[in-house]
Amino acid sequence: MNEENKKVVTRFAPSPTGFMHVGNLRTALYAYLWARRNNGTFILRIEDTDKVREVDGSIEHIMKSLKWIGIDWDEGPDIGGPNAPYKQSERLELYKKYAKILIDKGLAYADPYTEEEVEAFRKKADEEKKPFLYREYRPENPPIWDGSKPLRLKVPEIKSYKWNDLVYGDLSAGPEALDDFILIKSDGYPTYNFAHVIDDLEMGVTHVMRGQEFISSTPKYLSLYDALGLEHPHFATLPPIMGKDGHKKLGKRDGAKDVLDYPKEGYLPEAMMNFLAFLGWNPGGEKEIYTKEELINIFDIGRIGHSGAQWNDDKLDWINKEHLKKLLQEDLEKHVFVWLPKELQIKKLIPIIVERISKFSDIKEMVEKGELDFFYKRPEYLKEKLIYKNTETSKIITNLKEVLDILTMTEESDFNKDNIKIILMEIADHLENRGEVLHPVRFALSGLDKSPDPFILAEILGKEETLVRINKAIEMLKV
RNA sequence: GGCCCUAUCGUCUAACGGUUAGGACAUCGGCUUUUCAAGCCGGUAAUCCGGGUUCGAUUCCCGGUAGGGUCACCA
Repeated sequence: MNEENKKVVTRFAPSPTGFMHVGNLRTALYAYLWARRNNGTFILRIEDTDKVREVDGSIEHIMKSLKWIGIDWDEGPDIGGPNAPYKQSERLELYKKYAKILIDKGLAYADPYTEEEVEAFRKKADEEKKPFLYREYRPENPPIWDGSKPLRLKVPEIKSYKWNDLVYGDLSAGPEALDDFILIKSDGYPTYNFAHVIDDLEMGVTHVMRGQEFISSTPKYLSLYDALGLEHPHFATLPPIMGKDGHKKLGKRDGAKDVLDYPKEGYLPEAMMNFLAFLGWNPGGEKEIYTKEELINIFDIGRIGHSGAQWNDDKLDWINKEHLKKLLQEDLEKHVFVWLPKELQIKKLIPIIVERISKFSDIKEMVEKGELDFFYKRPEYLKEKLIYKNTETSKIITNLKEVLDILTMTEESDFNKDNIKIILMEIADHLENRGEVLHPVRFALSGLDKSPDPFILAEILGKEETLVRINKAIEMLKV
């Protein structure tokens, strides 16, 4: 089969050791986009070979995270597929089979030392300021491997490796990167180093995408492929995502959040996908807002960057806002309403809410601050608040009366913000200062120092309520 | 410490030898309907340093510096 015609197969292979954070999610996203771009296959595989660090519920949590952002898989532990099973803990016989092959070839052997002995070697090397290499202590006559001891690879050839990476280009490493690493642990489970190579081969993975922390161990994998006499897949190494300080790889310990915290805060999945895709990659144009389908059409491994990208909440908020505005044309209602108490679940409020938020959780803040109370509650306020700067009270009363008269004559059907604006501005423009009428009207309607403009307020409240509130303000001022 | 990767405005980045070094976020200023947002318009702001190669380097090479990664019976 010709290389170019080979169907693209990518995978995301997390270990179930806790919640998923955004760094992992980007790795998954790139692998996903590449598979979809090429009409290929995207596999979800669970690397549960570390029984000590495993956390219950992680697998469900990971799948939920992927689904939230809009990543679906063609094969995986929940849906099966031609390469089942998709949990490494259920594939132990397979690894044993490959282990036997290596043993028979004389390229794997049992590690006779205790952990303490190996630790002593390591310490000694450390004191001599030499890098520790197990292969320098390789036993002469290792015992037959019975599963109770770790099984190690015997590196077939100590040499420098050069290889090509789809992102970084030509990479290389010296022989000191090579060692007799453990294939199968004494508990019977394979190491990541062994299992992922076997599974990628068995599952026909064509493109291995992972973070650049794996660059330095790539020669080890290469030596394993050599030992097995097999070709390795394409490697595409992703640049790291740095934390907000810009100096450390983003990790759980420095505040990388659980992916599922973002929906709780009201971020849109498409916005998160858009943001994540652009963290370390960009298509080259000046367009920055992309839908999932557009990303799939344009994603290109060759345009992934080489240097670490810093996490930026401001940009995420902006991208979210842009996606929010796109949604505004459609069914924003159900998204917004879940953040509002019953009495505020009013369609008319949506535009003024959306223009003031970048993510849905901001609505919570608006509600808590009482910024929307004006709608169902006649405001309480001190009458002094109605006075614009040093305008005389009598003048304010006159102005409000004029507004009241004109709005009373306005037809119900014309009571919208555009008309109201024309009417109020007509009055305001004859005054020394527009605030002499606009401020008291706005304040009479909202009772807030900061609020939307009086025109939209009047429209939302409706003719009757608007007149009541203006009238009330006039009465207050008279006293 | 050994090995490896990286280096353009504060941040994400574009420019794959020739540009007034472009865009976006942030920031600052202005405008719009009094306020707060939003929106629109505009400003400030970058090629880490030193050598080469070249008619010409952000771009190619070497060195330095800085940052990051990795050296597990973790992935």
